Amino acid sequence: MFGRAPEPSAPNRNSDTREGYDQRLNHLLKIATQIIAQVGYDKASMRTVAKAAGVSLAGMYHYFDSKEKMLFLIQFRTFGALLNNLREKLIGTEDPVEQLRIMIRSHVTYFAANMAALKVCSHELDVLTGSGYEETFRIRREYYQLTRSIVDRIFQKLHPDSTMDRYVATMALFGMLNWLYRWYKPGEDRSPAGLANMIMELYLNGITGPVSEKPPASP
Amino acid sequence: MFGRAPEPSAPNRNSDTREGYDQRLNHLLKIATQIIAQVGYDKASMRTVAKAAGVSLAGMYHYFDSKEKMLFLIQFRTFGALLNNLREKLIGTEDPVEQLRIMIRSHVTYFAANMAALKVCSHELDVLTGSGYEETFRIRREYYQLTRSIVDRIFQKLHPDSTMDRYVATMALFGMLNWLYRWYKPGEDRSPAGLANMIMELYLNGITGPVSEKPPASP
DNA sequence: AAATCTACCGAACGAACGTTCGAACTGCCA
DNA sequence: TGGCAGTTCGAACGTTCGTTCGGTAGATTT
Repeated sequence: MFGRAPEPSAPNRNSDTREGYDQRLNHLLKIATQIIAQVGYDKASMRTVAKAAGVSLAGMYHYFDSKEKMLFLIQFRTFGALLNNLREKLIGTEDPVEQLRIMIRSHVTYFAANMAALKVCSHELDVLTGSGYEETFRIRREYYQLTRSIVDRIFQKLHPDSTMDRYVATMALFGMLNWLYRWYKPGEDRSPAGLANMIMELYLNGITGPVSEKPPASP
Repeated sequence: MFGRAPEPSAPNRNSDTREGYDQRLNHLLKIATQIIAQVGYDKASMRTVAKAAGVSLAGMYHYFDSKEKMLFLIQFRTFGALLNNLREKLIGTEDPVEQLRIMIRSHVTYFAANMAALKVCSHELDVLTGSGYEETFRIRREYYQLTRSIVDRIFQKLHPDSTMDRYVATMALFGMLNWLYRWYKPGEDRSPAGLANMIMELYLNGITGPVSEKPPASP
């Protein structure tokens, strides 16, 4: 119940008005996301967001109960999309190494396409309170557990006797991924796909591991 | 000039007074560090810090020109200590792999002993402005370049033909280390030294790498 | 035509914030 | 003894913040 946009009280409205409302809400969320990503949640005032979105200050509160619920919507939707995205792409793949490749590529790709949103999710992790926090935490935990199960099965398959702490190994991966927002700027070189490959290679084999497979010289 | 604590205007005071001033300053910085680490820079008000330190609100401004300079002092000292600490420990070691081991152990150990300070450094990275930002950025860059040169020499020695992007590889390491503040709580299990070993093993060999060397059964 | 509902806004409220000011109190040197 | 400098404080100033209130304009329903 918490994880929904506030709906107009008449549920059986014609679709024009309903779509107009959702469109406006998405627009406000998009602008809020960019401003929060730029200056941080605390310094991003409702006045600033309202002005940037072309809405009055009071008008913001027609779409959000409070500033915190606005942040909640951003994080809830982003984490949810990230998790659903990953689940879809994992369908039909059994090999855990291949699953890990999918997970890293999926995460990096989504990051590159939604940098502001993922920065807000990584940097403002502990701003929410109460049920809003718990609701986003639930999704994050599912995302973690899904990744953790992949890591577990890789160890089980390749190094069942390794003393490596699986929790540490999983958090190290999230460290690499969640730190991206501090330094990665997608451009011509270092495409998201290339970056994902490098992170995969690093995480699988380390910096002293086998040289990444080069395509054989064309015959 | 920026990177110094404001000094009492009479430079030739007796050491008692001077030490008293420094002691008080350190006390205020320590408390401020803990509060900022707990609630974040913006939500940590000067009033809260003052109350926690047993000083009046106005009294804070005898030690800090502004709230931002207070944060500057925390970050400047922490980054500086981190860098000096690493430089000292690297003296006398030439093998780059061994240097990397020292770097990771040094960082993790310092983190475990100064969690609040390093959290403030990792999380409030882009709060400072102007010359305060530049001064801390200079230290961070030196810390990065020192680490980067170690990574470079490891590749040069072990995998000179690897196509791995050295910048990506270095930032991946910092990602693992700088994300620690989000999940690592030092305790009986997962000691700092053990954690440092795991990160070293992960970064060198990845999760599919050789099983970490076990100590031979004691004879 | 009247009533209702949605979308939106100008203006204001109360609280919290960083910072400043003038005045005390203390210990040191002339 | 007088004066000066270091230290501390209560009180206030001006600003910004999140939020609320009362109301308007237009569309929809009755």
